[in-house]
Amino acid sequence: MDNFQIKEPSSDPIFHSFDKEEVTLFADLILPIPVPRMFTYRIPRGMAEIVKIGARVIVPFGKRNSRVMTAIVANLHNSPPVNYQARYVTELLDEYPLVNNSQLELFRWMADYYMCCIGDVMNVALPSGLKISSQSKVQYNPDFDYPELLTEQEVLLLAELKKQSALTYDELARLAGETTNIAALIKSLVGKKAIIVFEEVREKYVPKMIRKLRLHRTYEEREQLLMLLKRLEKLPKQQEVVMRYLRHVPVQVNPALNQKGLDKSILNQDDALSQSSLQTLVKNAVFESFEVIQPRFSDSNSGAQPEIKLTEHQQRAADEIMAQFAEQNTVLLHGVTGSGKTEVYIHLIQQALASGSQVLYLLPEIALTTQIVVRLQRVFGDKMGIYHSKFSDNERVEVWKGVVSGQYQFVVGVRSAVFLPFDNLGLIIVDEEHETSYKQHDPAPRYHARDVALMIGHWQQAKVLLGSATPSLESYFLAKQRRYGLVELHHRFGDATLPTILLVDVKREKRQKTMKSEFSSALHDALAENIERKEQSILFQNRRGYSPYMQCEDCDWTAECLNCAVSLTYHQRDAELRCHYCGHKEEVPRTCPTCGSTKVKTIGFGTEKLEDQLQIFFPGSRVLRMDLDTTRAKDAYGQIIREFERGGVDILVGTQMITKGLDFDNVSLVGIFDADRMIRFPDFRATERAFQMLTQVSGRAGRRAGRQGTVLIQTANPDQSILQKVIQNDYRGLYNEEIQERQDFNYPPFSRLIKLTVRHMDKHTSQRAAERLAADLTQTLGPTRVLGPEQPLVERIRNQFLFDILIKLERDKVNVKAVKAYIRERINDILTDKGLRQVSIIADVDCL
DNA sequence: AGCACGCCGACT
DNA sequence: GTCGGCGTGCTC
Repeated sequence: MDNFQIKEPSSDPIFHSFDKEEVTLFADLILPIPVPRMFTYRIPRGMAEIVKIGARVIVPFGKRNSRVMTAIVANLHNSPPVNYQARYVTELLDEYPLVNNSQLELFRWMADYYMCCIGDVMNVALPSGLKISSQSKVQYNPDFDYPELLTEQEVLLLAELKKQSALTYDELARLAGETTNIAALIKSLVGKKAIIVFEEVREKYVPKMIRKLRLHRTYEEREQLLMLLKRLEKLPKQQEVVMRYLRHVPVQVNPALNQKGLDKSILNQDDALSQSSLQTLVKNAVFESFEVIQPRFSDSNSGAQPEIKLTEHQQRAADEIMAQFAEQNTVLLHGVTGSGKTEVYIHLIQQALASGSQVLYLLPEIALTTQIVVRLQRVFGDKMGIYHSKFSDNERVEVWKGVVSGQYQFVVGVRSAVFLPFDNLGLIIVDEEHETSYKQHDPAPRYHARDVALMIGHWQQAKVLLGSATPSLESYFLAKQRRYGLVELHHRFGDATLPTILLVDVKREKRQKTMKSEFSSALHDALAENIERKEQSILFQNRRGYSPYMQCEDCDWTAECLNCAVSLTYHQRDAELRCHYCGHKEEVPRTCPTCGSTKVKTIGFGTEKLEDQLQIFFPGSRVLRMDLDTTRAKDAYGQIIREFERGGVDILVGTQMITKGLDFDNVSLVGIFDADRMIRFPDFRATERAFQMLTQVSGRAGRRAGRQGTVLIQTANPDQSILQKVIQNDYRGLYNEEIQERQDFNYPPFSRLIKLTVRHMDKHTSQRAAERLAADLTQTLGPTRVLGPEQPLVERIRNQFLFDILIKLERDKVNVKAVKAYIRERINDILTDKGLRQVSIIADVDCL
């Protein structure tokens, strides 16, 4: 026995290789759960040879064998864990890594930088079609023979179960009726050995297959083909089918085309006769039938069009960008609205693709469903993948696989597209770089796609182009510091001019009693004229619903959410009050719930009210509303856009949704309501945001040469300097003013921010935890770096009381990594404190 | 995140 | 007496 104790890992290379087969292989796995560590599993013998880092595996997890999960192999090694017995990996899902090294590096960096778990990253990174689902199922036990033990209900249920091969918990619950406790019922049946519970694992992804036909290889040769046609002269129907094929696929001209084949439906058209002829031809091996995966976006044309022509200004911008890329990895393209940045992008994308590298084009969510994609598709056809949240999971999986296979060298996508398995990116474009929707807000990881793109660019040595008409102060600052290149495009496309922006003093109009409800006479008249001229108008009010408050005139009662510290918004169309934070709905009270008065009035206005009033002021005009409530359905957004483009609409009313990248020819008037609310918002970024929003909406007007657009901004305070900056399109002026303020108060880009949010059902527990955390952090970081705790604007959401602590770290002065580690420890202290149980603490790094 | 285990209130 | 409520802790 002792003689065989040579299985110890040895440093002797000869020994090692000799021993190789005897050593067990272990894998550190990323599991899709919010636990801050990886899990070590044992790889079964047969799998050891083929398993690779980045592949997916299926593992049992938790007590019993009840849970089954998909995990990613992050590391392979031979050291068995010391404190526990590792369990075996059940199954290997990928022969080749699904997640490449570059992505694994990204996952690790993200978990670290954004202070979350790597499982959280995996969860958002992989489309759920790639995460196998385990579903508990129950089955009738064929060996069961004690029916006398069963209750009446169980007998009925079991009879039902005998008919099916298997049922899930949910299906069984439905059969049993809502009043039964299904878990208890199953437990009882299992106890009586009447049923078997088992786990079923299935790949959710099902590629859509399409049946195609092609001529047999033999007939790619001219001689053979002629002979075939001759042979078929006596069989006119079959000959007709072959001829039809040849019309679509010119085999003689380009034999290679034959291999791609032709859709079966094109060949057998509608007549039953050609169908039978076709069958005969397939049987006689003239045609061969095969299946390919049908890409879900097949309405595109396949041939890429030749290069697009750039205007002189665009060409110069493109040249300048290329020149700066020679020295810089990142360039900021600052181009006014309507300057044709897209054409510049297309030009650069074509160049990058031609050099053989991959390209990623990021866009904010809402801008993507529409116009830009259509334009890009016209140029890039089906070489371009689209990654968007409105697409189904199957479609996302296809894009993922298309990137791996090389089918998609170019992907246009939203935030989450940064997770796609690129390995050779040459260019990343982040369009509308200032957009806050690039920052993921709710589930961890709370990442900023622009910043992630910069990291990926760094790792893959890809150039990153940031584009915006109103760059974020952060990016412009870095450009001015020469850390980024900077290229400016000041001319609108086709010599269109920027619109004239006018301020309307609503205070004065109210005094003079010329307001028509929310509309100033100036805006009202301009709208009337515009309708008369058959030109289109856009109205912007960044608030959905009919009115944000409902209040009693007699006792000042206002409708508030039960779960959140906010007022309920009145929605007229559905005749209900809604909470915009938790979704809670209520009926509209006819009388005041506290004093019984009937004078319950709405206060303030949202898009729905504007839409309503437009119908009254301009009967016969065609009005559409575009906000979260009207665009919930799948293609609702596209439908509204197309209807507006077609000219079927005079006025489009919308929330910030309408500010993003829409490009309409015939819009000559833009009206903006309630600009003051944006400007006064209590946040250090309010001015920057307001400027961006006002400039972006204004940019929707007068996009074609020869027609200058008009923008009317309704404000109670026309003297505010930010409004002057918007009128003069003075981005630099705004930048200079703002950056000074940021420096004075040490806000970004001069510091980095981490926001810690403490949540608990009980206000005092929440507050106590927050106060202790702040005190702990202050001790080491100092009072200037730790702000708060304070209650956020909405202090309670979904019955959780919130307290925010803001940590400000000077850029380039503080070891951010060490500070984050320290914060983690302090958070852990709180979470393990018995007196502060059930508290949850969320870290938001680079919060907006 | 789930899920089991465990310790206290309202019911056959 | 039990059923079942949810607080607590663990998962390789």
